[in-house]
Amino acid sequence: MAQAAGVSPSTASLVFSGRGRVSDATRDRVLAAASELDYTGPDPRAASLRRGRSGVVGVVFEGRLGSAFLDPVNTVMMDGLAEGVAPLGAGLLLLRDDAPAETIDGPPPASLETAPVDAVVLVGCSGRLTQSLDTVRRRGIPVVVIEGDAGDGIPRIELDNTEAQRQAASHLRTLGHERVTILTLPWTAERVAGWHDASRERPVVDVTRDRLAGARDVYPDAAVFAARESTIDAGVEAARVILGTEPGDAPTAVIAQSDLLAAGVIRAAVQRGLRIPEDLSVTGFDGVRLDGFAPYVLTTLEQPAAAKGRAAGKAVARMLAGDVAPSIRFTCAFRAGNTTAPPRG
Amino acid sequence: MAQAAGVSPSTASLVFSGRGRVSDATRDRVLAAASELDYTGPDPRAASLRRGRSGVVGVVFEGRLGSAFLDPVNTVMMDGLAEGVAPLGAGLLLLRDDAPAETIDGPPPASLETAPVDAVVLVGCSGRLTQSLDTVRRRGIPVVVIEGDAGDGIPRIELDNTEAQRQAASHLRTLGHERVTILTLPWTAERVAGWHDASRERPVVDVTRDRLAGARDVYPDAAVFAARESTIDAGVEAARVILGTEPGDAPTAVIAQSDLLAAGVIRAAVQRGLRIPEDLSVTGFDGVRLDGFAPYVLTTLEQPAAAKGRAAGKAVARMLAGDVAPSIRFTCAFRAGNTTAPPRG
DNA sequence: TTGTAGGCGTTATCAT
DNA sequence: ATGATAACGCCTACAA
Repeated sequence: MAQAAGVSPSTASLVFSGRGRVSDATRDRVLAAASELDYTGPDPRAASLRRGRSGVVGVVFEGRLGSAFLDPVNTVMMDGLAEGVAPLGAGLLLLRDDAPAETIDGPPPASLETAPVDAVVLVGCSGRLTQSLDTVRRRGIPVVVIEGDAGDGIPRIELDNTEAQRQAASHLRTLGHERVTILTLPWTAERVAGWHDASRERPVVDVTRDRLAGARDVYPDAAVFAARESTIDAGVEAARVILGTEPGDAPTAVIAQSDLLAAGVIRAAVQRGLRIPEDLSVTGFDGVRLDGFAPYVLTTLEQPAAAKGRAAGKAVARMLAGDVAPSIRFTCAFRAGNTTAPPRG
Repeated sequence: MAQAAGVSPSTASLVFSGRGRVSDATRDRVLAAASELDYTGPDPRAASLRRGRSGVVGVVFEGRLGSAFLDPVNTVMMDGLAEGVAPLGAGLLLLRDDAPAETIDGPPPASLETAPVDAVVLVGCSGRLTQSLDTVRRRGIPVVVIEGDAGDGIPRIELDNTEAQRQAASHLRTLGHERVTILTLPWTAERVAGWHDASRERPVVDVTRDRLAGARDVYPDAAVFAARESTIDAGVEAARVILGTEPGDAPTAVIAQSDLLAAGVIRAAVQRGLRIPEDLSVTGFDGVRLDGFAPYVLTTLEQPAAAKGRAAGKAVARMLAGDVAPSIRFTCAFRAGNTTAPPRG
């Protein structure tokens, strides 16, 4: 305690917080004493307690951090989020949503249950995220959900997934495509790849469901294949199956629910000797910068990923200020690239 | 305060921490009272203060979070780190090392100065990281540095960069390559791409310097080109320059300091009509899973990225326990892929 | 402009 | 097995 040893008891607080009126002489004395004792400023933990704020916002992903950051769209969103909470002076605490393993004889693991967070941002929507939601609400902490349905009065940051995907589908329809396959993001949190009968089963994952609806508005009878995850490799694997059907049955276009999947489809198609877009049209979703994808420019829906993050940050700030934060629905922009063209013949 | 209202004053603590011997009857009474007041367990902030631990480990990257996660090697390392600090029960707080913008009239931004962290992991080594280091040491917080030189008694987690890179170079030498170009990671934190006279200038970035040394041990006269960042696109750009020299001068092999750069070189070479590895051999560094890179399998040095993260986590745990943590040097494994072959003719 | 007092919600220690 | 007490280090009134 600088004050006890040094000079004044708690005028020091004013000096360090900088918000008080302190005479230069006193300030100097305090600072001198502080450096004497090598006191390095207020203990953030004590300040947290006193203020009732820790300056930390939790970000909850499903599964491994590694897989969450595999898709650039998440990365960009995180950048936006970091920016969005900056005015709040908050840092981002990474949290996973799976059951915290028991630490033997140690402190309980930092989970949603116990993490010193002022607010929480939930990303995506596995089944477990619903559980996470309960935890957070029980704690009475403000929550914002990105790309997921939290029901009730919980602010959502989302996209016009259905409308946007409909645009891409219409684009293909206008070009004249009739045999179209829809390549979706994972159907459930379990992430199994495979064909689905979309008229009977609904995807569990919100994003998947909404984008699928948009595509099916235009192509109600399109075949539907779910990828195991949103990566180029998963796209390649899926495309091998999709394009592997009888030549006559093979689609002339694939509507992929993410840019990574679309990139995989294109790669697989090219390896098969197909030309893009002459032999196969492919649309993506996200509009992310695909590292190393030139010379292709995906026909895709550009989503404002960074803006989504920033909006989540702002929503958190408002809730922390006691306001209610509205849900926000961002609009994706259709961008025509060079991966779509009229079907052959 | 559950205790004040409910039943016992602070036996409640025992109930919630679970570490005390409490009779079932009492526990039930406490729990009942808690749910009555919908008290959801101890306030982590108060617990932090009392315990002197916040259960948070800071991870400092340079620049935007987004660019940090662009390279899968960082992502994998983060996974390892998350795992490594798990037994500690700690979460990971993402921090940037750049000057925190002033928040007008708000709380000071969560920076290294004020974040409620028990320990800090510094990743990489810009000039600013050195500064971050000062901050942290002033605060008396345990620090571990990954892939950077912190001097003094600060535990380092690093690779045998020089030796490993020498292996790749020797491999090329054995194959018979004589005209080799070295494509390095950024030379300085400023990230400008371009040729360098390696016999006069030393890279500022540790990793770049060490890997370069290994390559130059075998090819002292190799041309050296620094990429602007570790991405496929930067590799493509660099390769356009490197391969753009007079045909007779063009290298028969490129030693790239990261897999992403190597992938870019290969992509650019293929676009130029070169066959890999017949017309050009390329080696990478990292051994990360390159999404969408099949059928190529890079000849590369596999680094134990996840193990690095885990080791950092363990080091942090030891330091928090009062021990000194040793620096650790991991070994990379040379892995021959299908991107290297003897030069033509 | 500076000092004093009280309490934020815990948990560790000690006594019962 | 439980209760009492005392900090943990700060911040914000309010008093001087």
